[in-house]
Amino acid sequence: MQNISEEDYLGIIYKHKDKNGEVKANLIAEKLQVSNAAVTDMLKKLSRNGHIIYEKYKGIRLTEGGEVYAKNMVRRHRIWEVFLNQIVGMPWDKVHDEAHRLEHSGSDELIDRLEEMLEYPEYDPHGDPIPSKEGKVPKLRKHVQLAELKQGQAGTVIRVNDFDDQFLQYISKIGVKLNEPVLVKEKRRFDKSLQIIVKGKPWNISNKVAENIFIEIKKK
Amino acid sequence: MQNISEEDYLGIIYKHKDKNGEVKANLIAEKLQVSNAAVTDMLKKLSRNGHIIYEKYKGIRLTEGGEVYAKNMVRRHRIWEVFLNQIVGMPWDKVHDEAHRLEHSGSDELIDRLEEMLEYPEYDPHGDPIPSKEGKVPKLRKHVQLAELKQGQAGTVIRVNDFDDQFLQYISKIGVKLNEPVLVKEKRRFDKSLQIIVKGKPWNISNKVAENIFIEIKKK
DNA sequence: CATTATTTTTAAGCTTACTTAAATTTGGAT
DNA sequence: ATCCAAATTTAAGTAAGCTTAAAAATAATG
Ligand SMILES: [Mn+2]
Ligand SMILES: [Mn+2]
Ligand SMILES: [Mn+2]
Ligand SMILES: [Mn+2]
Repeated sequence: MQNISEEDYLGIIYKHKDKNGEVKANLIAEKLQVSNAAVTDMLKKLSRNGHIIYEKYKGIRLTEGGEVYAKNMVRRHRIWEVFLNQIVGMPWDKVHDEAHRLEHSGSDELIDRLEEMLEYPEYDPHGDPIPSKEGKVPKLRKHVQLAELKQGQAGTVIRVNDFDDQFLQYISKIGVKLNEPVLVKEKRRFDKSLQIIVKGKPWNISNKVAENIFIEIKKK
Repeated sequence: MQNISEEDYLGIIYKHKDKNGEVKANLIAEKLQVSNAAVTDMLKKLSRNGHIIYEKYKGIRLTEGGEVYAKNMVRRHRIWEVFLNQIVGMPWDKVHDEAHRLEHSGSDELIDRLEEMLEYPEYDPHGDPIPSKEGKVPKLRKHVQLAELKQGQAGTVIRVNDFDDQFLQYISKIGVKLNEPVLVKEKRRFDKSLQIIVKGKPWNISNKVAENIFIEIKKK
């Protein structure tokens, strides 16, 4: 079995499906850094072996079997991340890339043993939910992008996007981490940048950064 | 980097070089379960990129750089094995296959951290030495194949070949493990099979099995 | 609704790592 | 020295997963 590419495609499809369970080919190409032509080829293959439902020019959706497979890949990835962070002591801005390589190698039995060692974590180091062996996905608390908060609003970081280590390193430096309280002190109209307060200190961040940090709003 | 095949070839060459540091193509083909033609192709590639010295019809040997690379692969493999056995609790007949997949994925930093967690083990679960980060290889104590022991001789198991899980499972069942004392009670000329005593119990084993168990002879 | 712009697919071609079959070289055994 | 068998290489071809360039379909805009 040398399904590394297939598995990456399936994982991406799972993670980026919309409310209708559909993904556009374009997005896959971008996320995997390959050409659109490569995506079309792989979609045909995934369709042939029953992992996705694919019709020319239509949106892509996972079959039941494909969903199971893809969800398991996400599970593998996130359990590796927790292991690397918790047991190995690797910082959260490094675990994603490392896990992305390991996710294709270990057996399911190994993953299960790691999960047991970690006492069945529900979330990975970036706040993403970890599907259980049975396929149950822990619910995420209600949340919004930090970029959507109004001036004066406050909340707690409950998830961050994990796909760019530069980004993670940057927000770590300014003190943003899971469960950290954040207050929006100022919001500027012209570039949508904001000033936030973390651990009592003020920081200016771009809208792009704020779009990748997710907040549970503090009701007062 | 997607050097999985290259890395496997280099690892095999390193592990099977003779006293002159040479390996025959045939052996590589057998160990990797590929055709001789495939081996020739890869040897050319490894020669091109400076990992081996290769001349048509001559024995294969690692360059200095190739040796470093190959030794590191063996290191990665064996550290994974110890980790899986010690930390994850996986039996010694399962760790080789699992490690063989993981060895290509993790970063060197991860390997170093695992090594630290394991307190710098010198040997893997089958008694094979683990090269250090600096490339030093722990010495193996003087040993012989169990098959070479004469009737009445006794000794201690210090290494077993790890490439066949059926074999490992079998010898586990009869109580053979690292540091276990063994006595040759009887040796039969016609098929070279032997009767051995392990933990007070007698067992009949084939010559083939005895060839893959290595013994430090007890001097009396 | 006609015309761009964007997305997606086709077509042709490349690289890696394999395969089988045939040719060549080598190392023994007589 | 000759012959044979085993080891190795060459030749030709395949499958996976990419690429770029061009064509076709769909979506967005005036
Ligand atoms: Mn991740
Ligand atoms: Mn991956
Ligand atoms: Mn091994
Ligand atoms: Mn390997």
